[in-house]
Amino acid sequence: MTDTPPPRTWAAIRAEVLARIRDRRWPPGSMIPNEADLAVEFGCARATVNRALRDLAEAGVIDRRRKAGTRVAETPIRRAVLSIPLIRDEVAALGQAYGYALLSRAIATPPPPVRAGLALPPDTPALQIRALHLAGGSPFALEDRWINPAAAPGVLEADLTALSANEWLVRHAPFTQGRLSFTATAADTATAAHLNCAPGTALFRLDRSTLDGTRPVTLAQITYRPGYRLDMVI
Amino acid sequence: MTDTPPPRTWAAIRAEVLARIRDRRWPPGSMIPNEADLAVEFGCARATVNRALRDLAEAGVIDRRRKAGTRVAETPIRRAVLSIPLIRDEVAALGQAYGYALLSRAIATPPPPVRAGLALPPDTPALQIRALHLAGGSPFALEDRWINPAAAPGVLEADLTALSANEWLVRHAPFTQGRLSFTATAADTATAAHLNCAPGTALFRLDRSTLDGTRPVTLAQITYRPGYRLDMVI
DNA sequence: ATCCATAATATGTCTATACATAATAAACCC
DNA sequence: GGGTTTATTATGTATAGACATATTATGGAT
Repeated sequence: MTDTPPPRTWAAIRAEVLARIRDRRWPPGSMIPNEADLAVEFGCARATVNRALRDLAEAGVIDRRRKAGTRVAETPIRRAVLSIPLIRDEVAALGQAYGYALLSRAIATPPPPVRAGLALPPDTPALQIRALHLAGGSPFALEDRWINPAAAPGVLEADLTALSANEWLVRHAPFTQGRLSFTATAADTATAAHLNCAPGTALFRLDRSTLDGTRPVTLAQITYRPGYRLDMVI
Repeated sequence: MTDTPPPRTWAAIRAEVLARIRDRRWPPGSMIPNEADLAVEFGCARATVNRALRDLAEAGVIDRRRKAGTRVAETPIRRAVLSIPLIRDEVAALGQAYGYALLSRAIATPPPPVRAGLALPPDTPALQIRALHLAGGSPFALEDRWINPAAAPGVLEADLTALSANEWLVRHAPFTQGRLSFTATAADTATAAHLNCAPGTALFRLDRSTLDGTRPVTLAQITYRPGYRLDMVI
């Protein structure tokens, strides 16, 4: 049984630092040595230590401040990453055939909350899309979406019967920021009918808004079928 | 109107590359110039370009492969990052007073699904905690947790009447990985009573499992009060 | 003692160079 | 032609050195 070689790569250094945090040699809230000292200890350049510590800081494991130094976070794990797939890919990952049906398409004046969310002037029409996503022929998610035509040029001419509005937007309308909001809601009668469940069933809902700079592009409300789970890894 | 100075910092280069992707100069799926060429164009070192592009790759905006080069992602969907606060901090962020009440504490043989989740041998007792988190005196979230005592030494002696089990574990039991799962569920009668709502109400639920290496530490089920929203930023 | 300018310090970034690694393209052999 | 080895290439990483920046500590003036 040979000794493992001393850590030299930034990933090895990150692993070593993480190990010291996890086994409480460097307990939560404590300071850790500065980059220069660690570089000497590990026999590497300071930039390599910096790379490792920066990565841990992004993960929320440590807090770093200039001059003040680096300390172990009080709550060592704080961030989970969710990669948001297209519903098509989500269904494919379940091993089921994906289907899509456009339920309705209308140009209408949105209700006040949507109008506010899209930052539209009063009495400005927007595009409303209602669609159903299917998995193996069964309802998977119901989509209710409003699109700001000014922020998505070409969307009024787009054929959204075959390609979902989400996929069209992803490919044609750039966006810089977005907000996601998850809630649980009771199925109303219309939603229940589409998702093939009883009214009042508890459903998982995702509200998504995307912006291009400061201009809202679209507001989408995705209501998933009963029993849907959203999984994340820390 | 003066020209903006050429990008020199990695953040400025990242912004410039992102701008070219957004305005379709570099459309989805297309290759972008290699690092060396970009370094010449921007008048900086290759390492600086690398830093910018690595950041965009982490965000999912571009795909990079050695030798093959860098191309704009087909679906420039960025990953969403969820920072998971302690419920105490979550309530404090709402500007409300946090409260905590231990409902029950028992050492019992867990039901089969929990036993499987904790990877316990049959007929092995575990610690079960039920607790209520309060915001401004009203119920905020109901916690139902099982803890593997072997993975959390000292937990059997810990006083969990004042400090929540989650906070105790965060400070005393290291863990390396975790899984989160979000669902919508209908309130059963006991949950409804604790959360002060009607049975059947749609509630947002978080199931969390944490591991120390390969050894499960705890399984927690947090059921939030009606109307709870989980927000994330892309 | 309080306030303000200044020094000290740890992290943050940039540079130039070198080598490592993975993946493709080319050359080669049979 | 098919399959295998070899070269090429773009990204990935490491290095020493330098300067930038934010923040704290210090010292001086009032």
